[in-house]
Amino acid sequence: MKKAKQKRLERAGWKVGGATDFLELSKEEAALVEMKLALADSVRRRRRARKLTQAQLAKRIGSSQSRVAKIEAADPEVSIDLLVRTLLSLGASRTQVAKVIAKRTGSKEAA
Amino acid sequence: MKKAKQKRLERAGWKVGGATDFLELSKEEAALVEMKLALADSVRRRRRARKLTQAQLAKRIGSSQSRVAKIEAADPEVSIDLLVRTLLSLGASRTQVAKVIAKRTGSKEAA
DNA sequence: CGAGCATATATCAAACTCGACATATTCGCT
DNA sequence: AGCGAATATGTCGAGTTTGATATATGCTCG
Repeated sequence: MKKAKQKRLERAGWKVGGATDFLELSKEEAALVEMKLALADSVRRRRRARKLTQAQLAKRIGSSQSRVAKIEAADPEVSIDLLVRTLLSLGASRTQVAKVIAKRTGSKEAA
Repeated sequence: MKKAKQKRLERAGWKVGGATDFLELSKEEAALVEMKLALADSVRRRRRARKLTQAQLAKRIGSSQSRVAKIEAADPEVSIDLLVRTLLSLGASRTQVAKVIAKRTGSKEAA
């Protein structure tokens, strides 16, 4: 199910193969995915810091346990909107959300 | 159409009126809206700096002029995903997006 | 081992967002 | 004022995201 990306590209009419455009888009997508990962990670940390179970958090944000699991797994079908909304529900401020978005998820690549 | 918010609340089962919960939620929603406004504003600035029309930008991101207009108007039906993706398409880095999100939109309130 | 609880994965109908198009409205220019 | 380009607003079908539900896996403690 992680082909949502590819599908989106195709639907958007990008010819995967056109060098410049493709590279550009890759960068965007990569940035987007990294942002999601960072947000997901932050949600998990905050939830645990508050000693909440996924089910409890789900109730707080008007959702279900299964979705919280997907949120924390940064499942491709989870939107940034939901990630951010969840983080805000956990008491994060706008500034803190910004910091999370700027933060590097892993830290391995050099090139 | 700006009742999407209200609808979401209702669907989520929030009784608008419950003091604590209501205030909490308001803060979240306010933060979300402010983030959207900041992002929308940044999109417009960047587009203009590049001397692009909405139609041209639309083409670049595989969308239509009307949607770009909605993006810049921070229309409630525009998701954060789209705002961020558009900003990235305009050459913004992840760090820059973060800065935009942290930035205050207006600057009037004191309390 | 077995029970109880937390988390992960799958499915589905309903709600939502998207791009496209048609149609205003506003802006810049002569 | 009159024209044309740019931008705003409304609607719609198609495709995506969501919350609920069911089920599976994993974990701890007796």
